[in-house]
Amino acid sequence: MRLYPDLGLKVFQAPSIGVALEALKEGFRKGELTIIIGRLSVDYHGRARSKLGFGERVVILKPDGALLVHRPHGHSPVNWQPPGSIFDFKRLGEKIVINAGRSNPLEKVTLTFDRIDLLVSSRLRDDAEFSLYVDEHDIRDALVSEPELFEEGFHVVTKEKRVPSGFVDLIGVDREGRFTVIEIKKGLAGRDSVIQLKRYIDGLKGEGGAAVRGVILASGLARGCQGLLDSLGLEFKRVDPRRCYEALMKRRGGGLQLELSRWFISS
Amino acid sequence: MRLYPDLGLKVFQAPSIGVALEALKEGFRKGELTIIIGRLSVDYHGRARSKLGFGERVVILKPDGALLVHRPHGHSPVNWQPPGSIFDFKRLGEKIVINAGRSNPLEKVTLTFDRIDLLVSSRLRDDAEFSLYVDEHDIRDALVSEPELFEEGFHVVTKEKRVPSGFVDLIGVDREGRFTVIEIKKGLAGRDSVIQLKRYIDGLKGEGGAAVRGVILASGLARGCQGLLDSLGLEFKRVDPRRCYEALMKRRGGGLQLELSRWFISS
DNA sequence: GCCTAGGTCCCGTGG
DNA sequence: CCACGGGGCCTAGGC
Repeated sequence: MRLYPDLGLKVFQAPSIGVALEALKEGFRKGELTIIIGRLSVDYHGRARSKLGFGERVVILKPDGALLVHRPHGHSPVNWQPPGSIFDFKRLGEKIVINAGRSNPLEKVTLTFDRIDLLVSSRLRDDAEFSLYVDEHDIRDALVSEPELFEEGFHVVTKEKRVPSGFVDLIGVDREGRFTVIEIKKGLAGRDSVIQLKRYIDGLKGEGGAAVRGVILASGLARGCQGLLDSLGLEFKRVDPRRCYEALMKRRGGGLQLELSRWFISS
Repeated sequence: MRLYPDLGLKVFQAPSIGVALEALKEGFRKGELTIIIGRLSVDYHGRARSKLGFGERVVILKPDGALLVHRPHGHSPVNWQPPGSIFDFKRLGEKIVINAGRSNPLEKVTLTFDRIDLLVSSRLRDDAEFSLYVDEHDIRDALVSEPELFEEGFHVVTKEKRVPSGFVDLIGVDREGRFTVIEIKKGLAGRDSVIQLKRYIDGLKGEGGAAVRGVILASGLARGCQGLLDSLGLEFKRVDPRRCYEALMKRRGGGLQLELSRWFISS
């Protein structure tokens, strides 16, 4: 058995029962995540019942009460407990027993170790934000390939058109033949977006002369902007990122294929 | 507790980039499972797209090509790759990059480590059989062998019959000679189950023409579904998993759990 | 390979 | 607290 004290990462190789138990309890008390590699059997009682004989597996105990038992194959854990369950560690003869249970639904997972090869405990700091995303470009491209995502009967004329005051995201013609300028925002559109759109439209009016329809396309409109929008004769439309993504993937299939196949070849 | 010498368990604490890369490659080549604790960012491209900034996490690489990235909370991995994906390990400046990709569907996960606190690699032997006792199939089989569990005078005609919209769990004829379609749910049957049953019945009506009786067989009916059931002219019947279990025992002899359970191979 | 259904699904969101 | 919908769902079983 060796102990590495640095960085709060504790590593125990083939710990004795006493050491392992102490490490488990202390790790959980301190809000650490614990990983065990060892030989164990698993029993589950609750929404169903299951039994798994002894074998070498990886067990993860998370500070939020999540439990995972992973076999050496497959994506999914063979047994688990969702967050919120309560752990209990004890000695049973020459074995270590871990119980993880919760009351709603009533269920319990029991791990019985007859060998622990490695026990690691560490506090993990992870504040990063996870985003499953579609960006502004993606939305624009999705509309180009599937204009009906914007509106029935809509046709795209230009994307990224240069105007004196910048770039218009999308220009098209609607079902009634009206020239339509679309300003896309991924998140909430604010006062600035509205003003920007207004500038674009004014610039285009200078070119043509006919009436131009202006639409803000975003996941939402910031509070207090509806009045401004109305007074300028502009519209707001909500966009569904998910549907955009699907459209995008349909169209980009080939491109992604290329990108990934390049990686496959290089690997 | 019996202590075994560490059988091929390799533990590297805060390894250098070179050591970590070598360990990763050798571990995968030897069919070992590898666990990494460290600070990394994750990017995913494929069926969707996701981004996760740097944070301390647990990564598991399995010999069958499964990849898991676990944050310190939650049951589910934040990013992953199912079995069958191809790993690629490389150095990028002062960082280690792991790619895991597959071609169907085309997708790729990229892990970028700027710190590895611990790397563990080990061949895990796990040949145990996993058994789950009473599931939907078991209930269906119990009814096939003891139809009176459903109703006096009931006869099973077909199980798992294909209809245009899917598979009907059980079809039979009741005591009054009525064609009866049974939809089985292990737990509480919800709105979706009712709708599913309705779809099946409509499909069958198209075939025959005679009236068809539809029954939901479950351990309970979700609140608010009785009205829907009534309006569609369907019925609900409670099933007792315990009696099903006993029926299976009786029919399958003393074979016990071996025959009762569904087996998941562990090659 | 696609399709279909099930899951100890988990996980959000809304009532 | 429960009900509902969605998921990069995963996984198993048929065809």
